[in-house]
Amino acid sequence: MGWCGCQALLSGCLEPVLAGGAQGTPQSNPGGCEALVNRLLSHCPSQRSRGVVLNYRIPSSPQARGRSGSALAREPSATSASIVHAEPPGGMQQGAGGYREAQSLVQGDYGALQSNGHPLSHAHHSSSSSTSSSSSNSSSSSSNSSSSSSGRRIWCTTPPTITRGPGHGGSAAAAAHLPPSMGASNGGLLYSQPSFTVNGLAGRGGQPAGLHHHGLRDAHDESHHADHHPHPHSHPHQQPPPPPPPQGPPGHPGAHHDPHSDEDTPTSDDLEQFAKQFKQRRIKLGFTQADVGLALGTLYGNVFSQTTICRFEALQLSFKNMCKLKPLLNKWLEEADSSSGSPTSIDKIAAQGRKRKKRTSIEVSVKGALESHFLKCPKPSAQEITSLADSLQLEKEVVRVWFCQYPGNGVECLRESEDKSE
DNA sequence: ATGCATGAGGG
DNA sequence: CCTCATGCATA
Repeated sequence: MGWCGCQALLSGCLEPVLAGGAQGTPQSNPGGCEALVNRLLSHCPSQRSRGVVLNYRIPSSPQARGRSGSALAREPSATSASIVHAEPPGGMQQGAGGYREAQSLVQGDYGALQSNGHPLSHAHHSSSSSTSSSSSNSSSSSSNSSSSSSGRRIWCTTPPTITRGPGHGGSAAAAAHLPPSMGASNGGLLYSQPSFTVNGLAGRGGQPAGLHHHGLRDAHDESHHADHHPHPHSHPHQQPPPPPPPQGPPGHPGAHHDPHSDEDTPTSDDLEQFAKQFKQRRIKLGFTQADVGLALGTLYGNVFSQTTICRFEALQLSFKNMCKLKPLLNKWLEEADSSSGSPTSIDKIAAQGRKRKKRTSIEVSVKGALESHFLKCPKPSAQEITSLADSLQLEKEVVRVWFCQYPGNGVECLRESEDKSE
Protein backbone atom coordinates (compact mmCIF):
# COMPACT_ATOMS: atom_id res chain seq x y z
CA MET A 1 0.00 0.00 0.00
CA GLY A 2 1.29 2.63 0.42
CA TRP A 3 4.30 3.63 -0.75
CA CYS A 4 4.23 6.05 -3.20
CA GLY A 5 6.31 4.72 -5.42
CA CYS A 6 6.19 6.93 -8.02
CA GLN A 7 9.43 6.84 -9.48
CA ALA A 8 11.24 4.92 -7.12
CA LEU A 9 10.32 1.61 -8.10
CA LEU A 10 12.65 -0.15 -10.10
CA SER A 11 11.16 -1.99 -12.65
CA GLY A 12 13.29 -4.40 -12.98
CA CYS A 13 14.63 -5.17 -15.88
CA LEU A 14 17.97 -4.62 -16.18
CA GLU A 15 19.88 -5.69 -18.84
CA PRO A 16 22.96 -7.33 -18.54
CA VAL A 17 24.25 -5.19 -20.93
CA LEU A 18 23.43 -1.92 -20.63
CA ALA A 19 25.85 -0.74 -18.51
CA GLY A 20 26.99 1.94 -20.52
CA GLY A 21 24.33 3.80 -21.41
CA ALA A 22 21.91 2.11 -22.21
CA GLN A 23 20.36 2.12 -25.07
CA GLY A 24 19.70 -1.14 -25.03
CA THR A 25 16.71 -2.67 -25.49
CA PRO A 26 14.93 -3.16 -22.62
CA GLN A 27 13.52 -6.29 -22.42
CA SER A 28 15.93 -8.23 -20.88
CA ASN A 29 15.18 -10.26 -18.14
CA PRO A 30 11.83 -10.06 -17.12
CA GLY A 31 11.40 -11.65 -14.11
CA GLY A 32 14.54 -11.07 -13.00
CA CYS A 33 15.19 -9.15 -10.25
CA GLU A 34 13.16 -6.52 -9.33
CA ALA A 35 13.88 -4.54 -6.57
CA LEU A 36 11.53 -1.98 -5.75
CA VAL A 37 12.78 0.64 -3.83
CA ASN A 38 10.98 3.27 -2.41
CA ARG A 39 11.96 6.28 -1.01
CA LEU A 40 9.79 8.03 1.14
CA LEU A 41 9.79 10.99 2.73
CA SER A 42 11.35 13.76 3.12
CA HIS A 43 12.81 16.00 1.20
CA CYS A 44 12.84 19.38 1.33
CA PRO A 45 12.20 20.51 -1.97
CA SER A 46 14.36 23.24 -2.16
CA GLN A 47 17.19 22.36 -0.34
CA ARG A 48 19.65 19.85 0.02
CA SER A 49 18.76 18.63 3.21
CA ARG A 50 20.50 15.75 4.29
CA GLY A 51 18.06 14.54 6.54
CA VAL A 52 16.34 12.68 4.10
CA VAL A 53 15.12 9.47 4.97
CA LEU A 54 14.61 6.81 2.63
CA ASN A 55 12.69 3.82 2.91
CA TYR A 56 13.14 1.05 0.71
CA ARG A 57 10.87 -1.62 0.20
CA ILE A 58 11.42 -4.53 -1.73
CA PRO A 59 8.63 -6.48 -2.87
CA SER A 60 9.38 -9.65 -4.27
CA SER A 61 7.05 -9.87 -6.99
CA PRO A 62 8.22 -8.53 -10.14
CA GLN A 63 5.19 -6.84 -10.84
CA ALA A 64 4.72 -5.52 -7.66
CA ARG A 65 5.60 -2.26 -8.77
CA GLY A 66 2.95 -0.12 -8.05
CA ARG A 67 0.58 -2.40 -6.74
CA SER A 68 -0.80 -2.17 -3.49
CA GLY A 69 -0.53 -5.54 -2.55
CA SER A 70 2.50 -5.54 -0.84
CA ALA A 71 2.20 -3.38 1.78
CA LEU A 72 4.28 -4.93 4.03
CA ALA A 73 7.37 -5.01 2.62
CA ARG A 74 9.50 -3.26 4.88
CA GLU A 75 9.26 -0.84 7.30
CA PRO A 76 9.46 2.58 6.80
CA SER A 77 11.66 3.46 9.28
CA ALA A 78 14.32 5.07 7.92
CA THR A 79 17.43 4.14 8.84
CA SER A 80 19.14 6.91 7.86
CA ALA A 81 19.82 9.50 9.92
CA SER A 82 17.35 11.62 11.04
CA ILE A 83 14.01 11.61 10.23
CA VAL A 84 13.14 14.80 9.30
CA HIS A 85 9.72 14.95 10.04
CA ALA A 86 7.49 13.03 11.92
CA GLU A 87 5.29 11.02 10.12
CA PRO A 88 1.98 12.13 9.37
CA PRO A 89 -0.48 10.35 11.20
CA GLY A 90 -2.89 10.78 8.62
CA GLY A 91 -1.17 8.92 6.07
CA MET A 92 0.48 6.45 7.99
CA GLN A 93 -1.67 5.71 10.55
CA GLN A 94 -3.47 3.51 8.54
CA GLY A 95 -1.72 1.15 10.23
CA ALA A 96 -2.49 -1.52 8.13
CA GLY A 97 0.79 -1.96 6.99
CA GLY A 98 2.14 0.38 9.24
CA TYR A 99 3.83 1.57 6.35
CA ARG A 100 3.81 5.06 5.48
CA GLU A 101 4.31 7.06 2.67
CA ALA A 102 6.57 9.71 2.48
CA GLN A 103 4.95 11.77 0.13
CA SER A 104 2.58 13.15 2.29
CA LEU A 105 4.68 16.01 2.32
CA VAL A 106 3.76 17.04 -0.91
CA GLN A 107 0.66 18.47 -0.12
CA GLY A 108 1.85 19.76 2.99
CA ASP A 109 4.51 21.51 1.34
CA TYR A 110 2.40 23.10 -1.09
CA GLY A 111 -0.19 23.91 1.24
CA ALA A 112 1.75 25.06 4.01
CA LEU A 113 4.74 26.24 2.69
CA GLN A 114 5.14 25.42 -0.57
CA SER A 115 8.42 24.95 -1.53
CA ASN A 116 10.65 24.90 1.13
CA GLY A 117 10.44 22.33 3.46
CA HIS A 118 10.12 23.83 6.71
CA PRO A 119 9.58 21.88 9.58
CA LEU A 120 6.26 23.23 9.61
CA SER A 121 5.14 21.33 6.88
CA HIS A 122 5.77 18.31 8.61
CA ALA A 123 4.26 19.32 11.66
CA HIS A 124 1.37 20.59 10.08
CA HIS A 125 0.38 17.72 8.34
CA SER A 126 0.41 15.63 11.19
CA SER A 127 -2.12 17.64 12.74
CA SER A 128 -4.17 17.58 9.80
CA SER A 129 -5.00 14.19 10.43
CA SER A 130 -7.44 14.95 12.95
CA THR A 131 -9.78 16.94 11.13
CA SER A 132 -9.14 15.71 7.93
CA SER A 133 -8.59 12.54 9.40
CA SER A 134 -12.08 12.24 9.78
CA SER A 135 -12.19 12.82 6.30
CA SER A 136 -9.20 10.99 5.60
CA ASN A 137 -9.82 7.97 7.39
CA SER A 138 -13.32 7.78 7.57
CA SER A 139 -13.96 9.50 4.52
CA SER A 140 -11.58 7.55 2.74
CA SER A 141 -13.13 4.54 3.85
CA SER A 142 -16.43 5.79 3.17
CA SER A 143 -15.54 7.26 0.01
CA ASN A 144 -13.84 4.37 -1.23
CA SER A 145 -16.43 2.23 -0.20
CA SER A 146 -17.18 1.30 -3.58
CA SER A 147 -13.91 0.34 -4.53
CA SER A 148 -12.01 -0.92 -1.91
CA SER A 149 -9.26 1.06 -2.32
CA SER A 150 -7.04 1.19 0.32
CA GLY A 151 -7.35 4.57 -0.07
CA ARG A 152 -4.88 6.38 1.65
CA ARG A 153 -3.86 9.40 0.12
CA ILE A 154 -0.52 10.42 0.28
CA TRP A 155 -1.03 13.93 0.48
CA CYS A 156 -2.47 14.18 3.67
CA THR A 157 -5.61 15.68 3.45
CA THR A 158 -4.72 18.95 4.36
CA PRO A 159 -6.64 21.61 2.93
CA PRO A 160 -4.41 23.46 0.76
CA THR A 161 -6.02 26.62 0.87
CA ILE A 162 -6.19 27.29 4.31
CA THR A 163 -2.79 27.42 5.09
CA ARG A 164 -1.69 29.62 2.58
CA GLY A 165 -2.23 33.16 2.91
CA PRO A 166 -4.36 35.10 0.78
CA GLY A 167 -1.81 35.84 -1.58
CA HIS A 168 -0.71 32.54 -2.30
CA GLY A 169 -2.39 30.05 -3.90
CA GLY A 170 -0.92 27.24 -5.29
CA SER A 171 -4.20 26.14 -6.09
CA ALA A 172 -5.16 29.40 -7.25
CA ALA A 173 -3.48 28.71 -10.32
CA ALA A 174 -5.81 26.13 -11.14
CA ALA A 175 -8.77 28.07 -10.57
CA ALA A 176 -7.53 31.08 -12.11
CA HIS A 177 -6.53 29.19 -14.92
CA LEU A 178 -9.61 27.96 -16.11
CA PRO A 179 -11.08 29.41 -19.08
CA PRO A 180 -13.88 31.66 -18.56
CA SER A 181 -16.00 29.92 -20.82
CA MET A 182 -15.17 26.62 -21.70
CA GLY A 183 -14.13 25.63 -24.94
CA ALA A 184 -17.20 24.07 -25.92
CA SER A 185 -19.20 26.99 -26.20
CA ASN A 186 -16.76 29.40 -27.13
CA GLY A 187 -15.77 28.45 -30.42
CA GLY A 188 -13.17 30.94 -30.42
CA LEU A 189 -11.12 29.40 -27.93
CA LEU A 190 -8.15 27.87 -29.19
CA TYR A 191 -7.88 25.70 -31.97
CA SER A 192 -10.92 23.95 -31.30
CA GLN A 193 -12.73 22.69 -34.17
CA PRO A 194 -15.97 24.04 -35.04
CA SER A 195 -17.92 21.43 -33.58
CA PHE A 196 -16.24 19.03 -31.59
CA THR A 197 -17.64 16.80 -29.25
CA VAL A 198 -16.26 16.10 -26.07
CA ASN A 199 -13.71 13.77 -26.94
CA GLY A 200 -12.44 15.78 -29.59
CA LEU A 201 -13.61 13.41 -31.93
CA ALA A 202 -15.31 15.70 -33.98
CA GLY A 203 -12.30 17.49 -34.51
CA ARG A 204 -10.69 14.53 -35.53
CA GLY A 205 -9.23 15.41 -38.54
CA GLY A 206 -6.85 17.18 -36.96
CA GLN A 207 -5.24 17.24 -34.10
CA PRO A 208 -5.23 20.11 -32.31
CA ALA A 209 -3.16 21.57 -34.70
CA GLY A 210 -0.08 22.58 -33.42
CA LEU A 211 -1.32 23.22 -30.17
CA HIS A 212 0.76 22.55 -27.41
CA HIS A 213 0.27 22.93 -23.96
CA HIS A 214 1.76 25.81 -22.54
CA GLY A 215 -0.86 27.30 -20.64
CA LEU A 216 -0.36 25.08 -17.90
CA ARG A 217 3.05 25.85 -17.57
CA ASP A 218 2.44 29.22 -16.46
CA ALA A 219 0.19 28.09 -14.01
CA HIS A 220 2.72 26.34 -12.27
CA ASP A 221 5.03 29.06 -12.06
CA GLU A 222 3.10 30.55 -9.50
CA SER A 223 4.59 28.40 -7.27
CA HIS A 224 6.73 30.63 -5.65
CA HIS A 225 9.35 28.31 -4.91
CA ALA A 226 11.47 30.01 -2.78
CA ASP A 227 9.69 31.68 -0.27
CA HIS A 228 6.51 31.45 1.01
CA HIS A 229 5.42 31.78 4.24
CA PRO A 230 2.15 31.11 5.35
CA HIS A 231 1.74 34.62 6.25
CA PRO A 232 -0.77 36.48 4.58
CA HIS A 233 1.04 38.88 2.69
CA SER A 234 1.07 39.24 -0.83
CA HIS A 235 3.86 38.18 -2.86
CA PRO A 236 4.91 39.64 -5.97
CA HIS A 237 3.83 36.93 -8.01
CA GLN A 238 0.74 35.75 -6.70
CA GLN A 239 -2.21 34.84 -8.51
CA PRO A 240 -5.68 35.60 -7.99
CA PRO A 241 -6.75 34.26 -4.82
CA PRO A 242 -8.62 31.21 -4.99
CA PRO A 243 -12.05 31.11 -3.93
CA PRO A 244 -12.74 30.67 -0.43
CA PRO A 245 -11.17 27.79 1.05
CA PRO A 246 -13.57 25.13 1.42
CA GLN A 247 -12.15 23.42 4.21
CA GLY A 248 -10.86 24.61 7.32
CA PRO A 249 -7.62 23.72 8.59
CA PRO A 250 -7.36 20.54 10.22
CA GLY A 251 -8.25 20.62 13.66
CA HIS A 252 -10.05 23.79 13.54
CA PRO A 253 -13.51 23.98 14.53
CA GLY A 254 -14.30 26.22 11.81
CA ALA A 255 -13.30 23.76 9.41
CA HIS A 256 -16.05 22.22 7.74
CA HIS A 257 -15.53 20.64 4.72
CA ASP A 258 -17.55 19.64 1.96
CA PRO A 259 -17.14 16.28 0.86
CA HIS A 260 -16.96 17.26 -2.56
CA SER A 261 -16.15 20.62 -3.45
CA ASP A 262 -15.15 20.28 -6.85
CA GLU A 263 -15.13 23.76 -7.70
CA ASP A 264 -12.44 25.69 -6.37
CA THR A 265 -9.77 24.84 -4.14
CA PRO A 266 -9.85 21.26 -3.77
CA THR A 267 -8.54 19.48 -0.85
CA SER A 268 -6.62 16.41 -1.34
CA ASP A 269 -9.62 14.58 -0.30
CA ASP A 270 -11.61 16.28 -2.96
CA LEU A 271 -9.04 15.44 -5.48
CA GLU A 272 -9.04 11.88 -4.53
CA GLN A 273 -12.71 11.59 -4.86
CA PHE A 274 -12.83 13.50 -8.01
CA ALA A 275 -10.17 11.39 -9.56
CA LYS A 276 -12.01 8.31 -8.70
CA GLN A 277 -15.23 9.56 -9.98
CA PHE A 278 -13.62 10.84 -13.05
CA LYS A 279 -12.17 7.54 -13.88
CA GLN A 280 -15.38 5.73 -13.44
CA ARG A 281 -17.32 8.07 -15.57
CA ARG A 282 -14.70 8.16 -18.18
CA ILE A 283 -14.78 4.47 -18.44
CA LYS A 284 -18.48 4.38 -18.51
CA LEU A 285 -18.57 6.80 -21.26
CA GLY A 286 -16.16 4.71 -23.12
CA PHE A 287 -13.23 6.96 -23.32
CA THR A 288 -9.68 6.07 -22.87
CA GLN A 289 -7.21 8.15 -21.00
CA ALA A 290 -5.70 9.13 -24.28
CA ASP A 291 -9.03 10.30 -25.56
CA VAL A 292 -9.44 12.53 -22.64
CA GLY A 293 -6.06 14.00 -23.07
CA LEU A 294 -6.80 14.85 -26.62
CA ALA A 295 -10.17 16.19 -25.80
CA LEU A 296 -8.68 18.57 -23.36
CA GLY A 297 -6.60 19.87 -26.13
CA THR A 298 -9.59 20.37 -28.25
CA LEU A 299 -11.52 22.00 -25.53
CA TYR A 300 -8.96 24.03 -23.87
CA GLY A 301 -5.99 23.98 -25.98
CA ASN A 302 -3.96 22.00 -23.63
CA VAL A 303 -3.32 18.58 -24.84
CA PHE A 304 -2.33 16.01 -22.37
CA SER A 305 -1.01 12.60 -22.85
CA GLN A 306 -2.41 9.37 -21.68
CA THR A 307 0.30 9.39 -19.11
CA THR A 308 -0.88 12.52 -17.52
CA ILE A 309 -4.47 11.45 -17.38
CA CYS A 310 -3.41 8.19 -15.96
CA ARG A 311 -1.40 9.91 -13.31
CA PHE A 312 -4.19 12.18 -12.49
CA GLU A 313 -6.50 9.29 -11.93
CA ALA A 314 -3.93 7.58 -9.87
CA LEU A 315 -3.20 10.69 -7.93
CA GLN A 316 0.34 10.56 -8.90
CA LEU A 317 0.73 14.17 -9.73
CA SER A 318 1.76 16.84 -7.38
CA PHE A 319 -0.94 18.46 -5.45
CA LYS A 320 -0.58 21.61 -7.34
CA ASN A 321 -0.67 19.87 -10.59
CA MET A 322 -3.75 17.98 -9.60
CA CYS A 323 -5.43 21.22 -8.75
CA LYS A 324 -4.55 22.57 -12.07
CA LEU A 325 -5.93 19.72 -14.03
CA LYS A 326 -8.99 19.10 -12.07
CA PRO A 327 -11.04 21.93 -13.45
CA LEU A 328 -10.25 20.92 -16.95
CA LEU A 329 -11.13 17.38 -16.39
CA ASN A 330 -14.21 18.40 -14.61
CA LYS A 331 -15.29 20.40 -17.57
CA TRP A 332 -14.60 17.55 -19.81
CA LEU A 333 -16.69 15.34 -17.67
CA GLU A 334 -19.55 17.68 -17.84
CA GLU A 335 -19.27 17.88 -21.52
CA ALA A 336 -18.92 14.23 -21.90
CA ASP A 337 -21.92 13.59 -19.83
CA SER A 338 -24.06 16.00 -21.60
CA SER A 339 -23.11 14.84 -24.94
CA SER A 340 -22.93 11.30 -24.04
CA GLY A 341 -25.88 10.66 -26.13
CA SER A 342 -24.25 11.73 -29.22
CA PRO A 343 -22.25 9.34 -31.13
CA THR A 344 -18.82 9.50 -30.11
CA SER A 345 -16.34 8.24 -32.32
CA ILE A 346 -13.18 7.90 -30.73
CA ASP A 347 -10.50 8.82 -32.88
CA LYS A 348 -7.08 8.97 -32.05
CA ILE A 349 -4.99 11.60 -32.91
CA ALA A 350 -1.76 11.13 -31.69
CA ALA A 351 0.75 12.82 -33.37
CA GLN A 352 3.84 13.02 -31.80
CA GLY A 353 6.74 12.52 -33.68
CA ARG A 354 9.54 13.87 -31.92
CA LYS A 355 12.41 11.66 -31.49
CA ARG A 356 13.91 11.29 -28.22
CA LYS A 357 16.73 9.50 -26.76
CA LYS A 358 16.22 5.91 -26.13
CA ARG A 359 15.19 5.30 -22.65
CA THR A 360 18.00 4.34 -20.44
CA SER A 361 17.51 1.35 -18.35
CA ILE A 362 19.49 1.44 -15.24
CA GLU A 363 20.74 -1.79 -13.94
CA VAL A 364 19.69 -2.81 -10.58
CA SER A 365 23.09 -2.83 -9.22
CA VAL A 366 23.63 0.60 -10.55
CA LYS A 367 20.42 1.69 -9.08
CA GLY A 368 21.50 0.39 -5.80
CA ALA A 369 24.61 2.42 -6.07
CA LEU A 370 22.64 5.49 -6.90
CA GLU A 371 20.38 4.91 -4.01
CA SER A 372 23.16 4.52 -1.60
CA HIS A 373 24.61 7.72 -2.85
CA PHE A 374 21.29 9.28 -2.46
CA LEU A 375 21.26 8.34 1.15
CA LYS A 376 24.47 10.09 1.64
CA CYS A 377 23.78 12.96 -0.53
CA PRO A 378 20.40 13.51 -1.99
CA LYS A 379 21.43 16.52 -3.84
CA PRO A 380 24.84 16.03 -5.26
CA SER A 381 26.64 18.83 -6.89
CA ALA A 382 27.29 18.83 -10.55
CA GLN A 383 30.72 17.62 -9.95
CA GLU A 384 29.63 14.86 -7.72
CA ILE A 385 27.19 13.84 -10.33
CA THR A 386 29.85 13.78 -12.91
CA SER A 387 32.13 11.60 -10.95
CA LEU A 388 29.32 9.37 -9.92
CA ALA A 389 28.22 9.06 -13.47
CA ASP A 390 31.68 8.23 -14.44
CA SER A 391 32.04 5.56 -11.88
CA LEU A 392 28.77 4.05 -12.75
CA GLN A 393 29.35 4.44 -16.39
CA LEU A 394 26.25 6.36 -16.93
CA GLU A 395 25.80 9.60 -18.68
CA LYS A 396 25.99 12.52 -16.45
CA GLU A 397 22.60 13.66 -17.55
CA VAL A 398 21.13 10.35 -16.69
CA VAL A 399 22.50 10.55 -13.22
CA ARG A 400 21.41 14.10 -12.80
CA VAL A 401 17.92 13.32 -13.88
CA TRP A 402 17.82 10.30 -11.70
CA PHE A 403 18.54 12.38 -8.67
CA CYS A 404 16.08 14.98 -9.65
CA GLN A 405 13.37 12.52 -10.14
CA TYR A 406 14.05 10.25 -7.34
CA PRO A 407 11.11 10.58 -5.14
CA GLY A 408 11.62 12.98 -2.53
CA ASN A 409 14.26 14.81 -4.21
CA GLY A 410 12.34 16.29 -6.89
CA VAL A 411 8.85 16.08 -7.87
CA GLU A 412 6.77 14.04 -5.70
CA CYS A 413 3.61 12.53 -6.51
CA LEU A 414 0.67 12.54 -4.39
CA ARG A 415 0.24 8.99 -3.91
CA GLU A 416 0.94 5.72 -5.24
CA SER A 417 -1.46 3.87 -7.22
CA GLU A 418 -3.58 1.48 -5.59
CA ASP A 419 -6.27 -0.67 -6.65
CA LYS A 420 -7.92 -0.16 -9.75
CA SER A 421 -11.12 -1.64 -9.58
CA GLU A 422 -11.82 -1.49 -13.04
C1' DA B 1 0.99 1.92 -15.45
C1' DT B 2 5.55 3.61 -14.98
C1' DG B 3 10.62 4.66 -16.10
C1' DC B 4 13.41 7.81 -17.92
C1' DA B 5 13.58 12.15 -20.94
C1' DT B 6 12.78 16.87 -22.30
C1' DG B 7 12.30 21.60 -21.70
C1' DA B 8 10.30 25.89 -19.55
C1' DG B 9 11.26 28.89 -15.94
C1' DG B 10 13.40 30.63 -12.07
C1' DG B 11 17.81 31.52 -9.66
C1' DC C 1 21.97 24.45 -12.51
C1' DC C 2 17.70 23.06 -10.37
C1' DT C 3 12.69 22.09 -9.99
C1' DC C 4 8.55 20.86 -12.01
C1' DA C 5 5.17 19.46 -15.40
C1' DT C 6 4.59 16.56 -18.86
C1' DG C 7 5.18 12.83 -22.23
C1' DC C 8 7.45 9.12 -25.16
C1' DA C 9 8.59 4.58 -24.86
C1' DT C 10 8.11 0.55 -22.71
C1' DA C 11 7.32 -3.32 -19.28
